[in-house]
Amino acid sequence: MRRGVELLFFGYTRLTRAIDDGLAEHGLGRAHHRALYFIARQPDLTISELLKILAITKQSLGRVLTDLAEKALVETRPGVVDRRQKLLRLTAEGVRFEAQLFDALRTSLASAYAAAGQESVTGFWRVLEGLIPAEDKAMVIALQKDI
Amino acid sequence: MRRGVELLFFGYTRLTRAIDDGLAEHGLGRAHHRALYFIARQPDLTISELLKILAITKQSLGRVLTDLAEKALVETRPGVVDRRQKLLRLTAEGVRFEAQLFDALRTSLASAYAAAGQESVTGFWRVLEGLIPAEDKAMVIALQKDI
DNA sequence: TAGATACGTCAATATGGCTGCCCCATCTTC
DNA sequence: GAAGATGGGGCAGCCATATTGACGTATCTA
Repeated sequence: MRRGVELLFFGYTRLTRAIDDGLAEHGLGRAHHRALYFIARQPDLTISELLKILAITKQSLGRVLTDLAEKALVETRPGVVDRRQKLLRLTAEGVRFEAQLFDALRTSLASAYAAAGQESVTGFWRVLEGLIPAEDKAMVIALQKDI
Repeated sequence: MRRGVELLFFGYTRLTRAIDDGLAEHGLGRAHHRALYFIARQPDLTISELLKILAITKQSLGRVLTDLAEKALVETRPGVVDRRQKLLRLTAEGVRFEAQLFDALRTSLASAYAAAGQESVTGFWRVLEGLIPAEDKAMVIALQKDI
């Protein structure tokens, strides 16, 4: 039991540290990466969808998105069916940058996957899925429908 | 690949949120819990060992430990072989409080374990172990020798 | 037209990190 | 015994990321 808590702590913190340098070069932090990541994952995401995913407040996200827009990594356009919405997308530069960061994550994760074997990876997924509260599960599954 | 990143993000953040309320009741934050947790895990831990585990600066940890000492959750005594060291321990109240917090984590993790099955748990551990950089591995293993 | 919704924004506040620098006590080594 | 290394504490100041609550505007829906 304690082992799971510890491994999750070390695994998560060490993985996220893998990209801190890349972010710092652009004067960005982890919060920016999280937004960048999910926008990359699901282009034309709306603000409110992203808020649900990140589970932070509108103000916190607002600052992050302002920074990303100023650095021309993210752009928005009005919603098609509902013009109150803002659809978020990465710019070409944003795509390039996110891919570069993701590459560091992929490298770490790939070596862990390779060392553990495919069966372990499946178990890894199963346990983590079980940690997600029921009310958030639909959202996570929606993200993954187009893996 | 992206699935792993996302599940790790959601799993970790949702698990840590499980204890925020308990911490807030005592006016403490997650940083306090991390220190509390590892002191509970390894009584008579020294400051420098804890610093290695948490991978934060002395100043950051200092603040946290001061808070915990003021709330009489943690106490120190001089090292036996080296009197410059401080050996960290939970007080009786600290033990009680940490156990209460841990219980919330255990409940979440236990239900994820149960849903996934023992084989998945093993895979979960294997992958996470692979995410820990080689230079940190000895430390993590040392923690677990007396599970 | 009235109300709900999507988003933006203000001000104030808290938490948890960081750097750089300097201090003391104690241990180790020459 | 002196010099230096090590364990720990502390100050000042900074930054990133989060919070709450209230209010404003555009747009959609009934």
